[in-house]
Amino acid sequence: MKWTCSFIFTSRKPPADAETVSQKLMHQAGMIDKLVSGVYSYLPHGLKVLQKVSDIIREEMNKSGAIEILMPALQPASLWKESKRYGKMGKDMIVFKDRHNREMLLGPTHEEVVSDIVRKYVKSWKNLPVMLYQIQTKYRDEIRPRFGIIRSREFLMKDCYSFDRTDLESEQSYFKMKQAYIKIFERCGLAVTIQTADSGVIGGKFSEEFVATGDCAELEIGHIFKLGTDYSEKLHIVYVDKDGNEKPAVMGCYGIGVSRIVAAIIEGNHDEKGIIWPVSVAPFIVTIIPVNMSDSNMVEIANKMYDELQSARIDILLDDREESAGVKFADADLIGIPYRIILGRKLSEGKVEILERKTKKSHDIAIENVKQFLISALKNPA
RNA sequence: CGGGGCGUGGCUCAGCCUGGUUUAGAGCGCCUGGUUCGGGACCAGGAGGUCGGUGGUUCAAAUCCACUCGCCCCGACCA
Repeated sequence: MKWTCSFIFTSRKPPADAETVSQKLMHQAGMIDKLVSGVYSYLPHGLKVLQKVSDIIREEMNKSGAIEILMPALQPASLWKESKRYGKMGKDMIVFKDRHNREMLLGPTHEEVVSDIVRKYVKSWKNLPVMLYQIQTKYRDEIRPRFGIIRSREFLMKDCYSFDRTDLESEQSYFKMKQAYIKIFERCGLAVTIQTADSGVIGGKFSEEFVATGDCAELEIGHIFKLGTDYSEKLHIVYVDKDGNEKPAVMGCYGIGVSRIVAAIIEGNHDEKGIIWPVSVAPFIVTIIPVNMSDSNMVEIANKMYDELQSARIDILLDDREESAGVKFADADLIGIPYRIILGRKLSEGKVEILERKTKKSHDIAIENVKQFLISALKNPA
């Protein structure tokens, strides 16, 4: 991406109404835009981070045997009455009537819907176990949205549901998910602690939450539950076992706040200049900064290097704006791009400077070796 | 929902207490021209707000009063 063709707007100052680091930096870096309290748009490179996090989650979910589906945000209230959870969510649930005067709601979670799907199709012990997941937008009319994206009223969540035949099998599913979660957070560069938690409205027998260890007190970024047969009994999710008897499926559910992960990563990876993205989720891996856009030779080399790295599938941002070097450096720091290639004073010697955002280590590299340097650096990122 | 704070050009804010030289300011950003070109450059010129909204008090309201809308922070709840 070339900056002049992009839609990136940074600002020097954080918005006056932001308190939390991630909230300030996401605004300043131009990743998100607030529409109303607790509701945000993702701007291009904010979306890219969200997508990279989603991809990591998707990969690890698939590896653990979960199968991706996509369920609707719009749900009938009747299903929630059936599961006896209709009143439990209280005002967090956005309920309204459609034109036929039927009570509808915007899904704050999907146990009911996924259960409805499973009970329709799963009939035999041969169909189990199964784990279904989705990455989808949730709606919760939070009492108090806060900390920007960390607690919002509309947010992206990965939710997975396991259906097993026995408690032992369910334990195994739970364990698989727990391992997948550990892997996901590790790949996102997040340090987490796992603690047993109150199951709250979701209910069930046992739950553990994954809490990011950052500056911000919030997050909780993941929560896994052993649900037992509670939902199965209320919603009649049953299968016929080998012995010919109908039995309730044993359920588990596993959530990750995808948008919240993005904020948590920033909370744990930043300095006074801005965000320090781990390579795994950075909106761009490399930025090329020609310090003087009126130097046509420099611009030409920058463009060639951009093409070369682009074709090597390195996610790159060429800062081709007519701005001073200082502005470009400050923006690169703010946005948090892991590697910065500076075309400047050493260009006459055929060299460029490559600076690592995280370690602040600088390397003078011959132009022809840039691609190789980056490829090997990315294999083993700092 | 309870408690606290705040709404003035795109952004950050001053002015409000002690209404009237304010034709409403500053910095940043933006536009034009020029000079710069390795850490948010400089010079010159320019565009842009009726002060969240409504009602009231007054000869006079951004400034006082009432109501209202919105935003942020603390608390109870959640990924």
